[in-house]
Amino acid sequence: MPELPEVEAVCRKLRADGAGRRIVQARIERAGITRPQSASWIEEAMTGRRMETVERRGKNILLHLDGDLVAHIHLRMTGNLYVVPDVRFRPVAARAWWELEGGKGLIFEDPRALGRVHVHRAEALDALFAGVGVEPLADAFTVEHLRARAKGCRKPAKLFLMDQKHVAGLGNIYAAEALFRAGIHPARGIGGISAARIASLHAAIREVMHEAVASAVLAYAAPGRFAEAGSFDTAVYDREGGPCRRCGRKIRRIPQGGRSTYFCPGCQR
DNA sequence: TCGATCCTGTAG
DNA sequence: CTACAGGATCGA
Repeated sequence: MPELPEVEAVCRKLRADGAGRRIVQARIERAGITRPQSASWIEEAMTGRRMETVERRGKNILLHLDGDLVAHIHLRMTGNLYVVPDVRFRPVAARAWWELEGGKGLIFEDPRALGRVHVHRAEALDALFAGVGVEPLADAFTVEHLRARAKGCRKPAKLFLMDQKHVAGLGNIYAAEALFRAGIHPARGIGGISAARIASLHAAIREVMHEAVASAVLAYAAPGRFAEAGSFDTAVYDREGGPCRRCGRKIRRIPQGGRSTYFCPGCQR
């Protein structure tokens, strides 16, 4: 499910209907999601704590608890984190859940169970996230910053964008969409791209992220059959064989880093 | 830098 | 049945 925009939407929803409550009971249903930490230790550490604030760093969700503890949750491919009105009614794929004061439940739902739940001391956070790059929607993400990171880097453009240490939060969909808008072939080395094109890539990343956050927030606010109304309209992702909306040529799919990359061979060079 | 790995579900 | 899935990490 989640790249930065979806994780941002999840966080906003959590703040609206979950944060600020005390955790009465914590339960990890699938021990693997806490590795290498012990599931029972996490249950004990979180029980009785109050959730004070919800923070997002890239695709990482941080639940700041009292007692200087932080729950770190990563949704990976199929995770979701949300509040339900009654903790007794949980989905089958609830890999972890927390009973909140008043009877509501915080649910970590993840069919593939690839997501992660960890607990850290607050003072360990900066070291833990030292390798996470700049937020694409923050002021610190400038054209110069992107140029500096790209300079001398031989990675293919798409893999560069998906590497969380350069820019935090892009994933398979939005990296492909940003490259399409900037007219850059995903396999080109990022370091060999002109300064002018890096500037348009920067603009494209911000555009895509802004639009996607708006869509995701809408989709998460009004779930159900109206979720479609808030979904991001992709130009290339998952459109193999379809016509490019700009030049009409067929969208292609190539493997990169073990994933599928979609692009237009006419518009992206 | 590639491939395997972690997992389960779904589409073809 | 195989291929693939909005992620990240690890070892060869």
